Amino acid sequence: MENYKDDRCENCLVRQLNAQKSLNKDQLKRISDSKISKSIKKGEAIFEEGEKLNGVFCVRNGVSKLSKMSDNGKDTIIKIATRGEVLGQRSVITEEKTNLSAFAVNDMEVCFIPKVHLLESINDNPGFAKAILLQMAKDLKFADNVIVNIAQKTVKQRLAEAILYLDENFGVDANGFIAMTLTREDIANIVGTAKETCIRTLTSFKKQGWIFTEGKRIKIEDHNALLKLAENR
Amino acid sequence: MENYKDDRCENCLVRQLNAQKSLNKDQLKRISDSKISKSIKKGEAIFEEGEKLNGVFCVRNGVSKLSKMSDNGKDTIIKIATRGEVLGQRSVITEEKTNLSAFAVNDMEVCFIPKVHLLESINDNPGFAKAILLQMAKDLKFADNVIVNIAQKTVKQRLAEAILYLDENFGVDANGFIAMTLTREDIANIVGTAKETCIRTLTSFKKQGWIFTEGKRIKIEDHNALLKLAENR
DNA sequence: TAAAAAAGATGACTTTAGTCACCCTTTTAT
DNA sequence: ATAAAAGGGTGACTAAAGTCATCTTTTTTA
Repeated sequence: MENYKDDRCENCLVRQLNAQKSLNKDQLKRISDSKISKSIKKGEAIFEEGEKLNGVFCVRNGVSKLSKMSDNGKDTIIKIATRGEVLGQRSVITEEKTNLSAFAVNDMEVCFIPKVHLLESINDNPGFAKAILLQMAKDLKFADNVIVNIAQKTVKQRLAEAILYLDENFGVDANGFIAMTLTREDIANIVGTAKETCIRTLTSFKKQGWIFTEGKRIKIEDHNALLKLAENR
Repeated sequence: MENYKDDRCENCLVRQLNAQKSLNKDQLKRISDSKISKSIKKGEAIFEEGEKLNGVFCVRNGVSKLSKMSDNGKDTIIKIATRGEVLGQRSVITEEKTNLSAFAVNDMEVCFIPKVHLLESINDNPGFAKAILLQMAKDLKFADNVIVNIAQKTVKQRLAEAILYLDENFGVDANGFIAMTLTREDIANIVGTAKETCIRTLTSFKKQGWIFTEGKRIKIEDHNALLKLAENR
């Protein structure tokens, strides 16, 4: 895990802070100087559940999964974070230990931003505080909807929903495959089911002609059918 | 549903605003004057999913459930709110339609606080913004944990957890019964299971001597056994 | 580049929880 | 006070999803 400084961060919290226009040159320079870029290899943790964080991580490149492991070895993925998203915000703000672990799904680059900057900006800068508040509100709404979905829908429906979600949020490559490729196990952990059930359900979607797969990659063939399944019953 | 003004609100957002000490007499008076107390009868809605709110509701008395109904008639309870808790915060802040419905579990009294006051205070008052942020962060952590629980635990475990939660958060009456009495259906909707499964599981807890019931009311007899079940497997 | 490890796939079986039907008890409204 | 409605409880059955075992394919690493 190599550490190096880098001032050119295009999708960073610093950008957000800057956009609020309430930072003077000096403040901005201080933040930029204290920012540390880190490389994280696939499978490695950015932080693990129960850690106390001294700052937040901003994803520059790659994909991270925020998840929680239970005693019996089951892992549940709460969120997939990509470029521009901030990890560890919640626990830094509440000054608690992290509730979730963040693992790199593939090789990543993240910026570490010491918590002082975040906390100071929240206190000094109402616009920034509101931006964080809106982000958190959005996460909360999303989380509430996940709860309702897990409680009310079948694995089939949730998987259809997950595929549509990945498609919407990460787009498709030149061949029409969803640009976010995850292992079947990770998909199962998003849906909240067993790997085998996930695979079997994907197979059934394939047989119905709703999706096409090639290795890990998934292409949606019948968007409408998936949508209908996800929403109705 | 009777409306009347009432200046004596002990557990109110206004109190929180006041505690931040950044409101002048005039502001405080304006808020107090625009505050409206409403009585809501058992079973009635404070607001329903998809409504646009002009303000938030602060619970003065009684119990409210925040839930979402699916097309197939299944209802999932996301949160139980009591005295002092604020309803509708998230959607007022994001200026979106509500994502959940709020129903009165028993007769309630709530204060309505027009959204201007909330939004103004967030902008003008960093301390208040931070207080809301912390509340939202807490809700988010709770929601994440609910997701993990539904995804990883059995109905038995989740029910044990729900009973412990009610016990911890609402305490017990003179006879040791949990002070929060809900219908079996509501409990099932918190746990995310069917009413029958909920009843059957409660019966099995009774047979093991872990709980005792009398009508709706539940008394914990073996706290440790419930805890062990909820946490292990 | 070959061996090992990880991931994908499928069958057989088990467990868990949901559904339907029904009856009894408590609460609510007239 | 009584009928109606809502809620509690149970049995029988079904459907959904989890588990275990095994094999193949892909990816990783030495």
